[in-house]
Amino acid sequence: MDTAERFDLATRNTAEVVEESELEALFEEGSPSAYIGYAPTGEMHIGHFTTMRKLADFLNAGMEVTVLIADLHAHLDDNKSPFELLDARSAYYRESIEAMIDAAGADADAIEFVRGSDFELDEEYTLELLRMAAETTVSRAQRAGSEVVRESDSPKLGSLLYPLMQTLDVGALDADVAYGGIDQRGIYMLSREVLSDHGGQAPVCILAPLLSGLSGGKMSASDDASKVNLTDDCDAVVEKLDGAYCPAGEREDNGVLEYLEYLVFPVIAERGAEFHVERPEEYGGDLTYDSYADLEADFRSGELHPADLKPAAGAYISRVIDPVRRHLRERPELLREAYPETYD
RNA sequence: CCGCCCUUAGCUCAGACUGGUAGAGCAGUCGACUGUAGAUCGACUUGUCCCCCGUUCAAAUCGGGGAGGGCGGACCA
Repeated sequence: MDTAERFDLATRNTAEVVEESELEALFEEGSPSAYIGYAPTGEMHIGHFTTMRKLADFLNAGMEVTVLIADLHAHLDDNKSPFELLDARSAYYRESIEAMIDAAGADADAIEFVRGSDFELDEEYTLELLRMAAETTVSRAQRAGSEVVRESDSPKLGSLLYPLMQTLDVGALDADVAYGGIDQRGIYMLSREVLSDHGGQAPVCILAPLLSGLSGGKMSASDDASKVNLTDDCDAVVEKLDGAYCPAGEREDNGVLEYLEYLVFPVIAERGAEFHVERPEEYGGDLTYDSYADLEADFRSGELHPADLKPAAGAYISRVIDPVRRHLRERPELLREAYPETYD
């Protein structure tokens, strides 16, 4: 595979790359390393799943991939995870992420897993954190984390340490590429600005689009109807899709289309399969698509109606998450221990 | 260490001065209308009024104590 192909693979289906020329240079030189961090807070959902698909692209492009389970960040962000639950939630996240990577068509064994508290308490790291804290203004740290850290009328100091630590993580993991959702942009721009003064080098940032929620607007972790959970059974998935915001012919804010584009089609393409839509004879009979572009074209023209698309989308999404769902059901203690209030 | 303010529905808050066991907006649920959803109408649901003790026939409301949160002052050899 030549450099251009590797570049295309690594950057397809992304929202932004900062800077493309730097990424090209990295591919010219050899095998760049990439990392993505997940703070083990609430239950994982389909939004997480869509970012996993990219890790398969990275591996196929000959990159080294590290997944960081950022346990301390989970606690630092407004106590989203209580300190006592960090072990259980880290275990649950790691298992779920491995299952998602496998389900997305990549090899989880090829990915290195690291837990934040394993290195973020090292003396060297801590000292650098304090030096950075001395140099960074409160407003700069707030701005960097504003899209990531939970808003509060009484923000804790931890919310300001959060972006600084994420910046040091890039250096500590020796990552050439920082991968994350576009909401991470503010933090990684801070990283590019200051990391070279703290023992690292500015990362190339590959930023994934944030998917719309099923109820219109942004997907909300706290709104159950706006997202598909990994543990939702097939009926629940179909029901959520049936209730989804999905104006005929419109792509804007259309979570149904986005799930198909960023999750379903990449995965079925990996398997060489097609997307089949059942449709009553009165509206023209069944349809089959082998690319998302064709499906979107039909949807925009009005040929493909939401009422026919939704049940098909629900069934395919359910099929994609099925291996993950089964894995979590075989190990019920993972969820029970990570979320004792919900699963006792 | 001292002082002041806040705590009522899932969320944002009103009600407290002048006691009669609670309201609005948003959210949510359900119908109608669209071959989906949304929008729009129509209907509906929701509460240890932070906790304890006291006064009273009666306390979200008054008095005392406590908890949690916020703000300010003081201290700065």
